[in-house]
Amino acid sequence: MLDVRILREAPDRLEEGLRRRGLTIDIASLAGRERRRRDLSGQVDEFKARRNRASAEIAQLKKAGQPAEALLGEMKSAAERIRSLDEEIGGLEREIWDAFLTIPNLPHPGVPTGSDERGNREVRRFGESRLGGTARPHWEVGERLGIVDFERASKIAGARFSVFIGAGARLERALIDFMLDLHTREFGYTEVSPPLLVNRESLVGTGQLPKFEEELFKVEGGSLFLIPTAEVPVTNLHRDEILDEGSLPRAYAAYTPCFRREAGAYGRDTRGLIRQHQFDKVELVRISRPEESYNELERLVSHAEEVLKRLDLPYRVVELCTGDLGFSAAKTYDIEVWMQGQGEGGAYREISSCSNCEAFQARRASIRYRPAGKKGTEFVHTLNGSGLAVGRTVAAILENFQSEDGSVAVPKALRDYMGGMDSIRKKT
RNA sequence: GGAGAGAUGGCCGAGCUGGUUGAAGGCGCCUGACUCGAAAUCAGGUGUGGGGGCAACUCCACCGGGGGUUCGAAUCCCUCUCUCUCCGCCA
Repeated sequence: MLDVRILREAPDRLEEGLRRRGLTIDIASLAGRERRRRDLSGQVDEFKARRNRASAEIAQLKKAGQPAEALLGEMKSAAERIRSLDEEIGGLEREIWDAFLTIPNLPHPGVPTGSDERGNREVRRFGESRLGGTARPHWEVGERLGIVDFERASKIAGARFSVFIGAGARLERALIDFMLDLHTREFGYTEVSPPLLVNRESLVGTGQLPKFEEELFKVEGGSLFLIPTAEVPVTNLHRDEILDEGSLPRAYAAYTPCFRREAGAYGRDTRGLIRQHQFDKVELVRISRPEESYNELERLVSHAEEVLKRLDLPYRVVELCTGDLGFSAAKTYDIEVWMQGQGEGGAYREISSCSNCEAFQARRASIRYRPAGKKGTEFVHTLNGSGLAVGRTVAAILENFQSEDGSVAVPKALRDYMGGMDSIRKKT
């Protein structure tokens, strides 16, 4: 959430930021309500001050055994006034608050303006396709090997689910271990294993609610939701906390399954592992001082990239334009892995998304710290990124490491995690 | 699931027969004095958010969340959430 004060201090900046995202909202009306709220709030504060003074007097009079009827009567009418003012203020506050909960973060000034993914900017590439030409899509590779089964998954659960079997399941587990080990041992992340069900407050804190409820699975008979990403429970670890400055930056790595309705994606990626209702992900979350957060973002991306480098998977890093930016993000890098089996001759597909949310989530979730030498508290900046999406990594390995004979080589970095297995072959 | 107890400042912990209690006391932390230095001791300070003011400062709100009673609520009532104890059930 943005700071409401932007309405009176920098409405132009608000309008400009939203315009770059392709949004227009009635800022003047909101600003008017904020002015009115502030005005009434000043008035009611005065009434309350008077009431507090009178209360002390009444206490004195009663103590001295003197009559206080005159004051009592006077305060009775003041109480009425206070009540009605408070009511109006409360209404205005709710309106403004509700509006702000649905206003996205403002893009960082350096983010390119654009309306959709065509406006994104490629930042760098790494690696080259090892195969070239056309290759089988991962669902074919996986099904032929008998390590991924979509048909049985849909029997068990429905469309957009998959089952890993045998070496497929082992590969998935190996990737999770490999990623967590890399991030915790080499990059200093603290491993977290959070709840997979979270309450409303947590989802409001990171920005999924109130606006994107239709994307979430809600548990029947309760008020809990399945997490769409570990970003939710992990960032909310520190909701309503004031962190020690010395403990920043904090870095967490969490492996969790993620659950998404994919409500707006009817025709897209209907085959394969790319878009599932349930998928595994190793998520990275960093919490930093505001002045450090853009350095932290570069660090975060480099950590996610390192996974792909060690797996010998080619990729590129793309900076999202304003129109492609997520709700809570001020700046986002997507990492797109090369997938040899997609389309004609391969394609880059998103495998990680690394964002700096600046104070947007921190303000919603009230995560602060005490800056040394300054009075008071300040909101931290929160960052998150996939490090990486496991299902898509499996898919990328199947497509990029497939051989003519249908087998799939195991990337070197993964072999120890696979019990020494160097390739996945069909069981005979 | 049944019965009971409780949620107060960074922590522990009073207050809960409604009226200088933003909140005693202790611990912790910060500053000063003492000391070559430290410990100990002594003195002072030490919540968050919002409004006004250049500032000193001042006003308002906040004692788990929400609502109510009252001139006035940490204190009374309702409700929700969470925690603890005992019983039952269970990975």
